[in-house]
Amino acid sequence: MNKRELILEATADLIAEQGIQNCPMASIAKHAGCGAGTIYRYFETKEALIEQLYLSVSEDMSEYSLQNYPKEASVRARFDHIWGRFYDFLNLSPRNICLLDQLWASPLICTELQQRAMSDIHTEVISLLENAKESKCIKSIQNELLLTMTFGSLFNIARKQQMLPELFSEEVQVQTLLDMCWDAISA
Amino acid sequence: MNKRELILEATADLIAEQGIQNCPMASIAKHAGCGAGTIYRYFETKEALIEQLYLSVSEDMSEYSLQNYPKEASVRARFDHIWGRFYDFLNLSPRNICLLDQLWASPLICTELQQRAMSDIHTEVISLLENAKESKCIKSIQNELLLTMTFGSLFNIARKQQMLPELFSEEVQVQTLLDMCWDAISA
DNA sequence: AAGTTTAGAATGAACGTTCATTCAGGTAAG
DNA sequence: CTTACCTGAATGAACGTTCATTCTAAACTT
Repeated sequence: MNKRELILEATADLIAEQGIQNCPMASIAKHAGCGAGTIYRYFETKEALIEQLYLSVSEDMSEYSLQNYPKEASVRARFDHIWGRFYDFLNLSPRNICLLDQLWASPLICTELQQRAMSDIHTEVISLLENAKESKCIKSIQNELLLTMTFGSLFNIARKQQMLPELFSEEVQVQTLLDMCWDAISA
Repeated sequence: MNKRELILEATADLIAEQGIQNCPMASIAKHAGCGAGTIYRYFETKEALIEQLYLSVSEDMSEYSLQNYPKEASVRARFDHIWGRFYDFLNLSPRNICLLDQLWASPLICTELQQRAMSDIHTEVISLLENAKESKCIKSIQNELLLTMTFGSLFNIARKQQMLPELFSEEVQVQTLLDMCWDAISA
């Protein structure tokens, strides 16, 4: 792995473990196995480093969620696919949720950056929601609200599940969680 | 207003406006109209100040949400009441959502403190959910998940509504939002 | 050897906290 | 009533620490 990747990985681990305001450049350097000054050969500033990290994670997430996407399937099947793969991505590593939590809460990640980062999956989901509204199978409400109730909730669920694993016995089926999100927007 | 209150108010305003990591004690003192050292007559450390602020806001929120609570009404009526008043509280001042966002994202506010702060409303809502599950009008799922899908979503909606006010024309009825949350957990 | 990359010490700014000092109001003495 | 004294709240300059960033000399590459 090249040095740039190593630095991004180290930053991701540290932010997820210690929080974004508790990861000094010196620690990142140590975890990446390089000197503090070296980071500045690859990233202009700490802020730029974190932005790049966010873009990188967002890209992974977007790509993962859209893998094998059944573009021609029914609305519900497509919804289930994206929802399920998004859910899987968050649970791939306990790092993902913590990291995204930190990044989204940070003032460094502005709205403009968020839109740019996830544009692929965003346009796909918007198109899905529009289709669904046309066929009257979901409520006719602004997309932003539908997103909040489905993928916003998905993220909240995954976070809670990670924070309180003892509360979730293995009998909790992913399908149940998915159904709750669908029922919220279902017509 | 006494000095302690003034300091808490100034801290709340600053955190909501600038973010929790962008409000040095010097600014708080300036906004509260006192010297930096004075704050330490009322609060042991900055951390303690923020904890007290969190407790104070939580108490307000809890009290506001339970005002005129119809303890004997139907499950749905009680749910609507708490949900509606919680929603109103968040919209009382644009400060509330920003402030709570910052406080919840901060590592200073641990889980234990969160539980303690909102115990009044928490026990009331849990009892409501248990009632609802007994009468089979909502899904039989862990309370934590039900909370996430209802009040977690409520908070997300209020936040989005505040961040993107232009997206929400006046035709968006509160009842529609409430219905989405209820539908998510409805049996 | 010339150029490039690296490590980590040095730098300086920002910030939480402390503390010697000031000040206002109250109380006692004359 | 006047003056002297006392108390404790308030102040803000100074301190020590932390941290992003820069600098320099050494190591490595070609």
